[in-house]
Amino acid sequence: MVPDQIAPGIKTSSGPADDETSRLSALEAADRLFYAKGIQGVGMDELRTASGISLKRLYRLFPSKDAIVEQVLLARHRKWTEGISSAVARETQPRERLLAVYDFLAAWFIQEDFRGCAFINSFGELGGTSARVAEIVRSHKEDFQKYLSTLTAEMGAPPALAPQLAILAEGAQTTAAISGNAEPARQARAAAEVLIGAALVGQ
Amino acid sequence: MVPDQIAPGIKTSSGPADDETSRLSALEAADRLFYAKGIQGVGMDELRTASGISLKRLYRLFPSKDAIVEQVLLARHRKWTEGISSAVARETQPRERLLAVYDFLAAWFIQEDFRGCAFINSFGELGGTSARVAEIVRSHKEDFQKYLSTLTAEMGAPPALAPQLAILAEGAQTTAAISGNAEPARQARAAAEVLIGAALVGQ
DNA sequence: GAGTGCAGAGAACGACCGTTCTCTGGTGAC
DNA sequence: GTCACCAGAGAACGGTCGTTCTCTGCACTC
Repeated sequence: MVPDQIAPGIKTSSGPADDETSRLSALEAADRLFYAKGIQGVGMDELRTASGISLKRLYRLFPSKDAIVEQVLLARHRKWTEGISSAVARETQPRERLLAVYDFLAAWFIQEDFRGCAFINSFGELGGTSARVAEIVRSHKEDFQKYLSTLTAEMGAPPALAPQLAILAEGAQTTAAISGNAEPARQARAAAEVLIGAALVGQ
Repeated sequence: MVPDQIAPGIKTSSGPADDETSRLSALEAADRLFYAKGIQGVGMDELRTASGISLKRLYRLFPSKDAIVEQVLLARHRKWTEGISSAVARETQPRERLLAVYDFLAAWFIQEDFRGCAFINSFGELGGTSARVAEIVRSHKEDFQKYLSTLTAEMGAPPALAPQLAILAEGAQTTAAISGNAEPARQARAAAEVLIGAALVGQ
């Protein structure tokens, strides 16, 4: 428990938003705007209006727009990881746990604001000019590959299966985004079932 | 044969570059720069320097940067279509013709300047703000899906196979771009072989 | 109540964007 | 040679970007 006692000049929780709350509001608004319009398509002024946080405060909370971009991507990575893990955790059979990934995608694709994978989008926009963005995206995708590897290993499938399943997931995301259709999630799942079946033959 | 005769004021082919030549040079330079640095990452001034074509001339050849972007994407679409078709045409067996798509990807991925699919990248950058870009990208991907459908139909495979193979190709492109590794082409090909085999069972 | 400090609003700043305009130099016609 | 024209170079323009600064008003201290 954090004591309610405060030092002079420090706002209580009933006063104006504290820094942590503002940070989260700013990142949430930035994430929504960046995802919808691209990173370069959103100015700091628009972020100020959308978040209700003054420019002065934004620049006290973050040193630059680049830093906001970085934090938004890192937060998205955590959210993605949690979403996938909890969808997988609902299943007990190794095969069903793996397929839960595609059901998670299906649920995501039908959301109204779905516009593909934010990491792929950011890489397309800034991967060629921002080493930091490229690195975050690469690391995010590497993480996903490793996660799928643990899931395939649980099943006793050969290691070659995981990258194939990852490629299906990536392809489903871009195809669904561009076509505006959620069907690729089901198509990828059906393909994954075939690949899993083939990988487990003779076991 | 076009007669060598010229009207007054029209340059011969031995003089300064004619409009068609300049158009092609401009589009080539724009394509290279846009692909490497993103569309918004390249200014008209940089395009002028890279192409050696004055701003005045660029704006006589194209009404706006948006028009250049559009023409670059349409030219890339033609080049992609030709590249895929000619790779496929080198094979005679329906199955090999289909797999040639992934060999084409493999050859592309190892090129030094490879940075993923320009259409996926453009969609990530501008799909949310430019209806025209979104439409061109969607139409490009739709074309690819249809092409795969004709190839799977040649083989007598059920229609559900084509979207799965397309998803593999899309996933391979993004995965290879982000990881900086050409391996996804081979992984996608191996997965495609399994899916094709499964689709043809009992035929 | 007077003074102090800090927060927000938004103007200002330099840099760059896409686009247009001006200037200049060279080339062709006669 | 003289003149008209046109292309290129790059300055200029209005707008927007990320970032900083100024001003104002309020809340707190003593």
